[in-house]
Amino acid sequence: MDYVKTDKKWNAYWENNKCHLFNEKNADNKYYIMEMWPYPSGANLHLGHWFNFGPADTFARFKKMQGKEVFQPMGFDAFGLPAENYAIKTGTHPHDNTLKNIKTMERQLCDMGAMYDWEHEVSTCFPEYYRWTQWLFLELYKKGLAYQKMAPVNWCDSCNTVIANEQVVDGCCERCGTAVVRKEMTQWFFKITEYADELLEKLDSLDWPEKTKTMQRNWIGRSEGSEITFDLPGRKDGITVFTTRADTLMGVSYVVLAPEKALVAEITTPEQKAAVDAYRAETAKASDIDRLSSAREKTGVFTGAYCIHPISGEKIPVWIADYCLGTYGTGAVMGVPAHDERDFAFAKKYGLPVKRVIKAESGEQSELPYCEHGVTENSDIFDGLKTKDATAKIQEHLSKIGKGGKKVNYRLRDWSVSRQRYWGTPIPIIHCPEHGAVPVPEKDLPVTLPYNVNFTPDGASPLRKSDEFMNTVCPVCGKPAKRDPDTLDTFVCSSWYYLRYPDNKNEKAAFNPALINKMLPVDKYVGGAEHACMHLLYARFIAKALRDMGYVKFDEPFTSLVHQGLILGPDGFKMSKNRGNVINPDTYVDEYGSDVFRMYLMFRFAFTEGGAWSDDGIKSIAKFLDRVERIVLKSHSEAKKATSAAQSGADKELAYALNYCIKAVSADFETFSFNTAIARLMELVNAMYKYEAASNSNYAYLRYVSTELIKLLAPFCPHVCEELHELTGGKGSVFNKRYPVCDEKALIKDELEIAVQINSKLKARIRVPSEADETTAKNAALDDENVIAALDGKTVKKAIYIRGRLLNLIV
RNA sequence: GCCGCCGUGGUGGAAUUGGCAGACGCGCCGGACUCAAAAUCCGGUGGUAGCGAUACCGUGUCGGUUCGACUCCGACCGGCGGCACCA
Repeated sequence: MDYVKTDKKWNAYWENNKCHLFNEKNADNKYYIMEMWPYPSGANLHLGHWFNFGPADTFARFKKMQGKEVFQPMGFDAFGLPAENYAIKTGTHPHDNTLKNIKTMERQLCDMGAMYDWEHEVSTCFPEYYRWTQWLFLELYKKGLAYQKMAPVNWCDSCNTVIANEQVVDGCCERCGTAVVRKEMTQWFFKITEYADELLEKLDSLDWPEKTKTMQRNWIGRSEGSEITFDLPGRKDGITVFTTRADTLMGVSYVVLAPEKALVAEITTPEQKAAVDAYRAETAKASDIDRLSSAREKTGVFTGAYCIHPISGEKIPVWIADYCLGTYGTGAVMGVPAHDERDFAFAKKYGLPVKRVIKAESGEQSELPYCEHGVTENSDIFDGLKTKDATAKIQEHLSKIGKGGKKVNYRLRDWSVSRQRYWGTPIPIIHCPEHGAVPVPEKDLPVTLPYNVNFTPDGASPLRKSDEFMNTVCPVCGKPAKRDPDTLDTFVCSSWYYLRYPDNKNEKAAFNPALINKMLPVDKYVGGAEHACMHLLYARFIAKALRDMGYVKFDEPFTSLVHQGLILGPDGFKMSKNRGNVINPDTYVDEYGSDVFRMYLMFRFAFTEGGAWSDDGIKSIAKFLDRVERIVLKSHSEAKKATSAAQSGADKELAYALNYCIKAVSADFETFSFNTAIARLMELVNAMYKYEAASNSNYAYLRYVSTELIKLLAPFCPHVCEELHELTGGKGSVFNKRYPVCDEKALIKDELEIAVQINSKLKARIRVPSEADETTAKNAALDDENVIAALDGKTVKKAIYIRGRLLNLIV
């Protein structure tokens, strides 16, 4: 069979006979499968896309053949930084490039032969879509879930612009090499922290990889502790710290503020100003990752200011140190050198007092720093209490005197959504000199992204330079006002796309809740593990927020999640243009056909593991399909000639092979174990050849097995199986047939082979009746000559019998 | 650095979740068919020793739990993903 020609024939057939697309009438029986959509930055679909989409489509086709009404949409995450940077570099326009790339990718996806519902295609960069992204922003704003605050960005002084983390190389701007500094800017945030507890709790109910759930749990990072306020003399506010070890409060010898906190400048004494300013400037150059590194030397500077210990009333010096981050907790920590590694090193370095306030429960004097739980000492009225009790007592006391108390803290931060870039969804806010930030009325949406904008970086959000865009009137007072010049993080666009697919043509609303509540949640979501913490958390948050607004009825958008592994370059490194190890899937598709290529990907790699690319043995898949074609066609032509269908013992064996294959393949689908599923199909084909080689082979039966084989194989190589289905007289699409179901009766065996071990070493294999109990198995084993020889007259003390597997005799 | 994952023959990967390590392929070796080659079909293939039955070793390294460990626990080595403006 010419696989490339077969691709074309059946792609055209599917195009003209929408035989396996979703039918809304049968939504009760829906199966919504979705792959993480591609980002159309490169001009082509890469191997990673193929590895994601090919197997996922195979799974979708399996569900279709199981009788599900499968909805498998596709779209493009079209806004984003790389498109903008590419345009800047080449002097082109991101809109034009993106549309061109989308066209190319659509063509490639069609070549792949996946059963996407193109009627439901969605792309984020079109006003028909981003109008509703803006609507979502406004809904969140109305609910108090969108707000503005100052937050740090990477700033390049030379380019005079904000730059992305990706563009920072060794602390310098990748374009010009200037040292990057952190700078505070006003930005929009979504209050994802409001949902921290639910995001954490509902993880338990999800059919997601355990590692992904663990990563999200750690990302949310819930910790129970205390908030403690140290007053600042002469000021109304104080310094509030978060700690999980309130029991060590009496051992505090200093307090540290994150250097970037605004408070620092306000409390620093004139004598310390120069040193503090210099330290703050230095800190602005370091990334959070560096600052959190425990290998980094602890540094800090005294501000000259003192705060008041809430219980002892002592004067406590206030320092700044870069290991304290402004974005975690309250941006301030208390220093207890005797009972914290880091504080101990810091205190030793700067000559701060070390006061022991915890001893081991056993009472022995351990070396400092002592960081374990224990019993309080030198703690005034709180002496002699275990960590848990001391914490509770101190919390109670603090809360009584209004200086803090029990507090739950999260590592999770609110989601920053403002981007000082052109190629994104404009933020639907108008800034009025009188009324402040005013939401754009819904009837005025979309706020259209203008085409003619100078988006080269020169100090401001690109949109700010477009008068036509910026100048508008305040919706409240009608006086001149300015639009928000920023665009939304592309993760906002992708946080709700699963809601738009089913209802993508809706011009009245983002989606029709009645339909969406029927279609959602997504039954299977397939995509990369790199999204474990951000995209997947954002999407969950948005679903919950919309639920609380009354738009949707479900709690979680993705019931079941699978990650494909990463396909590395032939050298074992991540594919990248810089490295020059990028593999283009098209060359293989053109040479072998998409079915062979798709199946090779599924057979070569474990889906969830991936691995380094190699085309070793890609021909073996074509060879296998040739083998399938030969036996299928031969069994059909021979069966016609045959006059009688003689029964034989071989039929029973082949029936076993067939049903075992059906059972194993069906189970493998559920775990995305495509490689082993294909191995089982190869075994079946081997069994068919063996059967055929037997002199008394029954072609009528072989023809039946062939028909089942075509159906079993169809999801893996859809074009080839449509062709075989037609060649063997099938009518219509093979995907309208039902997937074979295992006949358990055919799997019953009278006898099984089990292993016999003596002292856990394998000594023999014996055949026993399949229902044999321990005594029967033991007697059979003791009759075996290998066992007799190995026992060498020793007596059996104990036997461990695992039915159908092994018998271990301990002597 | 922190969080998460991975490590099995010459090679890609299997292993019913603590029960016969290496399924199914690739590669290699041998045979059949052929004038020959290709294609196809059949057989073999973890290592060491032995003619052989068989014995010993073997899942990154070291240790532990267990009748039994690729699987569980501890320490280490190597690789990968994420770390909040790449998506």
